[in-house]
Amino acid sequence: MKTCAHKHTGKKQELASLTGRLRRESRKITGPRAAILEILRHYPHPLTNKEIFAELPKGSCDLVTIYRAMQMLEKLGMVKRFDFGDGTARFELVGEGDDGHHHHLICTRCASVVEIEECFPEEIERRIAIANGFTGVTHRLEFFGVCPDCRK
Amino acid sequence: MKTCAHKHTGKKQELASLTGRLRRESRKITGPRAAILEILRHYPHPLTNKEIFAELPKGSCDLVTIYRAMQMLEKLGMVKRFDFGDGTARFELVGEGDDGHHHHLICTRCASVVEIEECFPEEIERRIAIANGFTGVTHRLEFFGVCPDCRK
DNA sequence: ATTTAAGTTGCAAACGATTTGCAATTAAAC
DNA sequence: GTTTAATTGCAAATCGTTTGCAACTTAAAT
Ligand SMILES: [Mn+2]
Ligand SMILES: [Mn+2]
Ligand SMILES: [Zn+2]
Ligand SMILES: [Zn+2]
Repeated sequence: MKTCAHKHTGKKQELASLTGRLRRESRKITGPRAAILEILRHYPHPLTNKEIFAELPKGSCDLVTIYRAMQMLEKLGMVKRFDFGDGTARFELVGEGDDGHHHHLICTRCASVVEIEECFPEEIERRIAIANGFTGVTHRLEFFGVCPDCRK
Repeated sequence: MKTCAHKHTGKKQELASLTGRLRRESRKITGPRAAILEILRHYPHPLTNKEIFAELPKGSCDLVTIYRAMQMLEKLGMVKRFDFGDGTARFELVGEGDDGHHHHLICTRCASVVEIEECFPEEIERRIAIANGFTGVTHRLEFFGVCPDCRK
């Protein structure tokens, strides 16, 4: 039933492996970038740019630099962008070779996030693609509900 | 396999039925509102506020009025808001009694939209909810791919 | 038909997230 | 150390959306 190849049980990526990926793309390892990667490495859930900014030692880098870093990391496939529908992008580090495709369950009261292993069933997606003549079909999917804590 | 109660085969709603719903909520039937509903009534797909604005006889109503109208219609459950991940809200008229829950297949090249009958399987969603102690779980789901026309 | 009170509108301004221009700075290669 | 391309910070611009407010309607009450 698990159709996502994504593993949430994987260990944190080494910082060296991350900087290596950058170097290979002739991107510079700067203070701000190392700091950003360090934050992402330690968080299991998608973070907004503002959240990353808040975690960073204050004054260590501008918010705009984070926006630019995330754009670049996304283009290199090192982070995956998620959209929880609140108008703010969230980013999660992606392992080498992984495309990062997976989903979340979000509490509509406290915004807590649970990583979900399940994915939309492949056969159904395939059927939808064929029925409409579409190719390269994928999906964006997030779950919403009330978490145990908020269910007072 | 169809778990969505939503029917895309339903006929257009009568304008009278729509204005009736407004009246019941002590909302006024104004020129701009009638015009907006008239547009929505004739479109089978989600429309952005700007698209509605463009369809409207120019000068007949301000863009802000459309924003306010959609907020109000959403609150009354008369339209459903959709998010295609491009940072712009889209709205679709919802039938009486229907909650409007359904999904779309969107072409990433030309942005054409196909209404989808399939929904995320209930048993799996139920399992996700239970496994994490969440209640009232629902989902947001959209499909993306390349349509037949764009597959040059 | 006139009055009235609540609901609505347009316009300008405010917003929040994200992007862009540009000159000053810096990492990495020579 | 010099050179060069990449990066940064800061200010300003964009874009979708919301808000304040005074003028204006709709629909109900006289
Ligand atoms: Mn995740
Ligand atoms: Mn639809
Ligand atoms: Zn999936
Ligand atoms: Zn569904």
